[in-house]
Amino acid sequence: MGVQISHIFDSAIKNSLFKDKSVLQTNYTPESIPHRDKQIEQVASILAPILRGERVSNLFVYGKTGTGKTLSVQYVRDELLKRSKEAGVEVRIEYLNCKLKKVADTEYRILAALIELLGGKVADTGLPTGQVYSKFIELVDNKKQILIVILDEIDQAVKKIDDNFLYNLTRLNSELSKAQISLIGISNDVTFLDNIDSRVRSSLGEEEIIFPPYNAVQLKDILNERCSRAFKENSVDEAVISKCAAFAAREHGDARRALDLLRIAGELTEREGKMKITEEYIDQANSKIEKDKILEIVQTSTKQFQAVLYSILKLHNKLQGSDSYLFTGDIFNLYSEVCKNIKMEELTQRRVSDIIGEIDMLGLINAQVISKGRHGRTREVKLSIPSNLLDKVEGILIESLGL
DNA sequence: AGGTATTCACATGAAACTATTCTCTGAGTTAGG
DNA sequence: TAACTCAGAGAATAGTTTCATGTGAATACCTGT
Repeated sequence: MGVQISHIFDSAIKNSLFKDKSVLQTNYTPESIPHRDKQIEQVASILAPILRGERVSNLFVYGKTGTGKTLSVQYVRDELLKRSKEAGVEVRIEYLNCKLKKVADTEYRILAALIELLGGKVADTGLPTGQVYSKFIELVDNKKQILIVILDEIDQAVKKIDDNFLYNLTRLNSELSKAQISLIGISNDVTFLDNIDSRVRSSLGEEEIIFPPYNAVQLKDILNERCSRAFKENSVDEAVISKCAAFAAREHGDARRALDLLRIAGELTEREGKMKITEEYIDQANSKIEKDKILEIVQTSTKQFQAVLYSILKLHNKLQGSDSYLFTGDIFNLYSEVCKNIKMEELTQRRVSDIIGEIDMLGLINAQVISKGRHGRTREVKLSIPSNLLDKVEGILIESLGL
């Protein structure tokens, strides 16, 4: 035992293949952003008038996850702030991520968060929204300045809040006398603007910039660039990079995914005391990411979801090998038994049917509606959790449900 | 045999209900003036 | 006295139930050969 442990410690202390792992972490800001020159230029040219003390157009940026939206906007912001200091212009650019639940997912909280960013403070609760608005306005308008507010992932926020919030924000300017305010919205959802009040659409989308997904070649460039900083010489093969890029390109060109893949592959390699990442580690990393995602879902879903999933799992085990499908009725019957066993409220079949649909969306099962003729219509369900994970998933479910 | 009518076992929709979370309002509290 | 805090009332929301309607094809049933 002792021998094995000290072996682990040895390899941890021993020179690892990482030079600087943080380069691959998601919050790292690289100093150059390859293949986004055009977009960065666009953002910059839209925001540039601020240096002359003019209000800039509202800007709306969208593209899928991991296409460099946030990074590019923040890059421009930093550059602008630098220049504005030199030029002696009063400029404030505040960044707020609406998705971080604790920070902001209601109108009130977003405003409160903004006020805090500007140096004020409000009570966590209790004040009428109108008052928070006026406090905000007061804070902004106390001197002549130009303010740009970057709202990252606003699609997340607006799902929960009604559109009025955005409308109010866009017309804040009319309430301001000294200061001026512009908005930058960042969204993952390309269709976001479509389902929004047209008044908001036209004012928020004065300018729009689209970030297309990276293709495999571009991803390779990005990975190469980061690799040279993150890893020591010769620890990564060209083939490994290509493979990473290919994997991520398949997932709608998500650079974040590619970097995660590389980092985890690196960690796996390191853990085994090797100094060179090989292609098989990429495969391992890929399945580890998949695995973690599944376990995360299983762990964080509600008891009802878990009970339904558990029933599916049990039925799947029973039918092992026979390669047949599961049907809604069977799942529901077993589910209601499970509920009785653990003394949990039993939901209606209607709801369980929806839950099965939702589990399908999460990718844990594969469900299709089929007709069995005289024997009715139902969902044909197949578990799509990799078999090497089944035991672990079952363990989690049993523990969580108290079986 | 070939055609069509039934029928099953749920799917899918809409509306109503409910428990929880948010927002708002006015009263009470605090602290500074 | 202004600013803040808080509790409770009302509004919004998410999750669920209830009621109603829809659906595709295996099977039962007919029909004429």
